[in-house]
Amino acid sequence: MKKQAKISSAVIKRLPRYRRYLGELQKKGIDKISSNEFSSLIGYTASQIRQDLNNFGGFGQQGYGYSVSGLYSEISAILGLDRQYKMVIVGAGNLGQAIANHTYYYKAGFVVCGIFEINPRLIGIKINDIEVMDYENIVGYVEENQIDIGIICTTKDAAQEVADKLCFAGVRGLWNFAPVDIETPNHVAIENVHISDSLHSLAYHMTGAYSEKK
Amino acid sequence: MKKQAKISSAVIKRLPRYRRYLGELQKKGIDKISSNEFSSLIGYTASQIRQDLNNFGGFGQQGYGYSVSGLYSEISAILGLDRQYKMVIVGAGNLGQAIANHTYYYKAGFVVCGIFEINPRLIGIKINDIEVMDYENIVGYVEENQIDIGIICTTKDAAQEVADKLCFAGVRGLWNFAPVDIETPNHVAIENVHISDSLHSLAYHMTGAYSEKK
DNA sequence: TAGATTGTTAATCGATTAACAATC
DNA sequence: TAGATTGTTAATCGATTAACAATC
Repeated sequence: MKKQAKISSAVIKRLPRYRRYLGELQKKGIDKISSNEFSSLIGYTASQIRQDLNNFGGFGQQGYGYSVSGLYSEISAILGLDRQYKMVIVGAGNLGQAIANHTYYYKAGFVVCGIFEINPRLIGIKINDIEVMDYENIVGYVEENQIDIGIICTTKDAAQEVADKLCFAGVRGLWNFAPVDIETPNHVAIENVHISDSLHSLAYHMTGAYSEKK
Repeated sequence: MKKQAKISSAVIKRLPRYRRYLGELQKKGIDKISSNEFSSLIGYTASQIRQDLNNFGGFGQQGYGYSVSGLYSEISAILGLDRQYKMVIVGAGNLGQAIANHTYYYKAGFVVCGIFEINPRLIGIKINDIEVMDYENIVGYVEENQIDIGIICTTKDAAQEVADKLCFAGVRGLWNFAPVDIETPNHVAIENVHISDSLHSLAYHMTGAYSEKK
């Protein structure tokens, strides 16, 4: 990694996509790609690809291109996917359960250590071998187990309060699925997902398509 | 709605957020807001708010501001949320089940009519009163019931094939949760969600925060 | 009417694309 | 070496912000 100026968030949002495509190429046994070939595959211009990557360093080789596996690991490292993250889920409803069951995350270095609930009927059960614990005890648990990330799967009314508690307990990032914009202190990263916003965009584009056709 | 030039996707992506905040204001019984007040609430500049809204028409009143409920319904109409959408889910795994259980969508005009699966152990069960049917029969079902949207909750390997079948059967939009970029014909809208991309962005920002602190 | 606030045009800023020299 | 392709600077394009005239 070179300097470390301020990388624009547009660039950051493209990185996981680069990585995804590189992962596929790697699986296919392709070990070299030029920015031009990559462009026609991923749909960004070759210029943008080179520009994006050069924010972090010169990963290519003139006259040759980029090493697929090399670039894959560079981007993984940039994103911080070369380490493990310990996570807790708050809210054992459908969404919390779905995430707990999503074992992909485990492979990728994101380990769900526990799930917290207020509903006593759910406390004590296991979901995908992960224990559902009493929300009352969350602060102590996060502190003792050095949890990195809190995943918020509560109602929107509870979300900010849960976030505050998690920040207080020492998480370094929050992944929020409640339909509100959570605020965190500066040292805690936050990603607000807003799944239904994307459904609304979809509806917009369907309407557009519809009214165009008349 | 005024002209209908080409609205940039940056604007479209802000609309659901405007709507969300307006919904909250409405619940609080606030019936009037100026672009300045709205700005400090939602975090966009007042100028941007006015600029965005004027892509679609003059919804405000000079010297007064915007009617909260008026703007809420205008934006809902622009997004196409003033009608009903019939949806099917493909894939009755954790994610498919979570979405089927998410009754919020029903209230908002998005009705899940059926779930389709290939796993015979799941076919025939009900999830939140919605029948899990054999994937074999999906084309006929979509045609007969005039399904608008297909929700793809399959593995990434099956996703494009499922998408093609849904497009063939006549859906007008696809909401894809599989970690690939699905392609559709021009008349079918597509929204690729890529939940784990957002987890990767989170990891990036946590790493940044970490290395800054040293 | 005077004050407030929109709608809209103009200025700025940032991000994308094009071009090309460096170099493998 | 010649050809290919990167890294990087310069040009363009689009999106955001500022300013202000229109008007409720």
